[in-house]
Amino acid sequence: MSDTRAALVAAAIDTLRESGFATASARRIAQRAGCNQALVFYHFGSVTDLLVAALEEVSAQRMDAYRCLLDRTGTLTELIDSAREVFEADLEAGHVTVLTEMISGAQSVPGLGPRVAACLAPWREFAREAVRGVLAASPVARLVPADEAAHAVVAGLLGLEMLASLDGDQAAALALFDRARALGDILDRIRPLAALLDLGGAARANTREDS
Amino acid sequence: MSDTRAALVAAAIDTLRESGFATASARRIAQRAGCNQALVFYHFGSVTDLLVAALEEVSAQRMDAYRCLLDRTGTLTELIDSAREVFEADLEAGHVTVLTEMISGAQSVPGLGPRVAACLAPWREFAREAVRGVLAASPVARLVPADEAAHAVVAGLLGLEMLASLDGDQAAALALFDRARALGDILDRIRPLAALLDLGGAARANTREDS
DNA sequence: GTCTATACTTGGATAGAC
DNA sequence: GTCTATCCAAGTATAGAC
Repeated sequence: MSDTRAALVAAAIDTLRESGFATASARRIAQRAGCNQALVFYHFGSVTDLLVAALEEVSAQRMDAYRCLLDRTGTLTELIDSAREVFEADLEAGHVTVLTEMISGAQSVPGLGPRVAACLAPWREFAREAVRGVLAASPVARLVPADEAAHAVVAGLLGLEMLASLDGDQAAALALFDRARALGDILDRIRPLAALLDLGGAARANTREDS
Repeated sequence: MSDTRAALVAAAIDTLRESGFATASARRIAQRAGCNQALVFYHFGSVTDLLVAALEEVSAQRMDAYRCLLDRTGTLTELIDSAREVFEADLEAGHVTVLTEMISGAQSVPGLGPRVAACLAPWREFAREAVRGVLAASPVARLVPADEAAHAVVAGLLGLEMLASLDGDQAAALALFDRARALGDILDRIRPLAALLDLGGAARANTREDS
């Protein structure tokens, strides 16, 4: 890939993160990339196409980091710990901001929505796999289908990111991870008792389905 | 309040909802309101000020609807039912879209962030009150502080709205409310058993604090 | 209060020199 | 591939007629 191409993509990411979708013009991005405005159209055809390329780049980067984590997630507690680690880094680096800016910006550009959705698909698929892995070993598997739980997780991360960027403070978001971790521990401690409740029937039924 | 003023606010709300922050210009909004572009500046001073007025209007409208619901929420199940009802209406009418567009748009306009945050404050305060009311009668009160739970609820709603607008489908969001309702029922059934677990200690300790 | 007209700025996009 | 130059559309904002 060309050198300026990469510079433009990087500048587009920075612009989306720091100034948002509404100011992400060819001129501003090119200035940040240290090159001419016309190169945006030469390399990408349009500003929108450059922004999509930027989102794809962020997506690809994050997927690499995420997959490394999926290997070391057995229990719910472990998953939450890993998720917190990744999310904190993403929050700090502004990766999720790029995503939320593109999602809301998609309302303003006809045809952009499906393209953004396509970039988000791997994130959602990853969340589904991670959640499925944890639920398989948990008695709540039948209470909360993996698809729904994954949707809730992705929505929660997007919402936490928006509030963090609005407040200029990510402490509230990180505190929720710590809380989730504590609840995960309790769920682990409850598990042996599940058989005493009617929850046990659901859990066993689910185990049979899996085999 | 002047007639055109109201028309401009209404047009701004519609524009934010249907075309997003990036296209919400004085010309477009004025055209939608059926009046001249210059009136935006005469009545509001700037486009940004008009958009803030639009968000304030939506906020005020929703607060009225929300407070009517707070009266009839005793149990967790009732709260979730009410929340689903309101959220479904908001999703349909696009009230939350206006909010998410303004939050992400705030990245693009210096000084807009705090003003949007001020509009969001009543929503967050309301969520805090609603959550507090339910948690007071629940054994999980000490496990999840009301402030944190409310933050999670607001973040969740924002995220669900973004995904719904991206997918053009709010079924996944509504399904999560149904799931939350089912989990709420289970929590109610678990409550009598809480005293048998170490959760009971926390719940009783909390009850003492309240008295 | 509302309109027209206008000044000024920024942005998307292309043509053509190098 | 990269730049300059340019066209045109759209935006913010103001002045002034009505």
